[in-house]
Amino acid sequence: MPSETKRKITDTDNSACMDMTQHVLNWYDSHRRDLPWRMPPGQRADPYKVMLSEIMLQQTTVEAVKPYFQRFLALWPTLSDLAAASQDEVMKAWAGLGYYSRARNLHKAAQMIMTEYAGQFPDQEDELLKLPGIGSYSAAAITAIAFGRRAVVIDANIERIIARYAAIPETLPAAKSAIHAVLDNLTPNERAGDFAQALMDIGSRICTPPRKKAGQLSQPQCLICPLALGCQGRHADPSSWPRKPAKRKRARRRGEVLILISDDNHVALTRRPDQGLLGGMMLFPTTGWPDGSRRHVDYPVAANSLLWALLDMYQSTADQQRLNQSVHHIFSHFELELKVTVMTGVRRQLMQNALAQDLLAQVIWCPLTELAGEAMPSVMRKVVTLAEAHRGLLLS
DNA sequence: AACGCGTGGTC
DNA sequence: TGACCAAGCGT
Repeated sequence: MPSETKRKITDTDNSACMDMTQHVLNWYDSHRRDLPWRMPPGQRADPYKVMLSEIMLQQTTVEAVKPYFQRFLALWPTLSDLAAASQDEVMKAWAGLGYYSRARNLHKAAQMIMTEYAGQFPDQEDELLKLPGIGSYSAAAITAIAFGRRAVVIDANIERIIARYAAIPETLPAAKSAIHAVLDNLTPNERAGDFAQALMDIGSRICTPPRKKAGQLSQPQCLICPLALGCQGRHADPSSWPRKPAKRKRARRRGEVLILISDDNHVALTRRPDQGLLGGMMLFPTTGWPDGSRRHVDYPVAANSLLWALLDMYQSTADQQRLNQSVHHIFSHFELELKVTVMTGVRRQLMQNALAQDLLAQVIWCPLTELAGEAMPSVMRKVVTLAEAHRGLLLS
């Protein structure tokens, strides 16, 4: 039961919220970033472009996304075009951007909209949430930005801003419910999309994370912040919000990789299973890189390992060289060191006859001239670069 | 709830 | 160099 006092406080809060919201929208009208997926003020964005950009931007910087966004639009200008593409074509276009399940889910979502929604883009948050790869943030963002509906949009930027604004004491993720409540009060019925994008711009340029970016101050620039008037965190150390738990140390792993080039200039590739690390992407044959392995002899030298079978088969007949330099790569949760071996002049016909069927079925022969276009993750591009430097053999 | 999932940039 | 960060999602 709200007492008279309670009601009064609530009214005061709401009017303060409206002021703050209006400040943010006004700030956006004159300071917003000009980005490829944003429409000029007053124009409604294409939902397909909004979805595409939002998914690409998940855990990914604006600068990294820009060229991929343009390339996708050039290849597939409409949702229908993307849905009609093959998964491999989509993976090729996504190669290098990371978090590859996004590409598979995006493709699947496009197909679902074409089939289950008859090509009519869902404009309700709860419907968008059902699509693969679209979670709470993306569903709210698309709802607000593409369809002008009210939605409470929370990404890491907005989370940080609100945690500071309301001086939320809890540690993430426990702080999320309080953050949502505060933001819900601030979110306007009209222009919720502009409001969300405004906060993300403010998070990028003003209410920055503790670590500074190039050319920017390490401390939040509260003096020019449109939220400063109502901000609680500003009176303490804003960079101390949001409170976060400590992260685990990254593990180190090792493995081996083989560049196998045939006498007719094809290179052996394998495709990763759809689920898990680098799902659906093309790799050169590798050992496993199990967690906790310390030495190369610890690798599971399984009798059915494709890589070991290839090495055994050709060690005496082909031109083989183990490079004296490794490829180092950092994934999200472990570091990998890959020893690289290059073999050239391999007789493909000999291999067809000698290799067991189940191993042979794993090999995809790629013409060297087409290697650059394959759906290869960055870690394999590094392998190519190293081999080129040592042997001067590949193309790119 | 906590973890698996990429990559490039910055200090 | 190690650690942290960037418009999160799925399980």
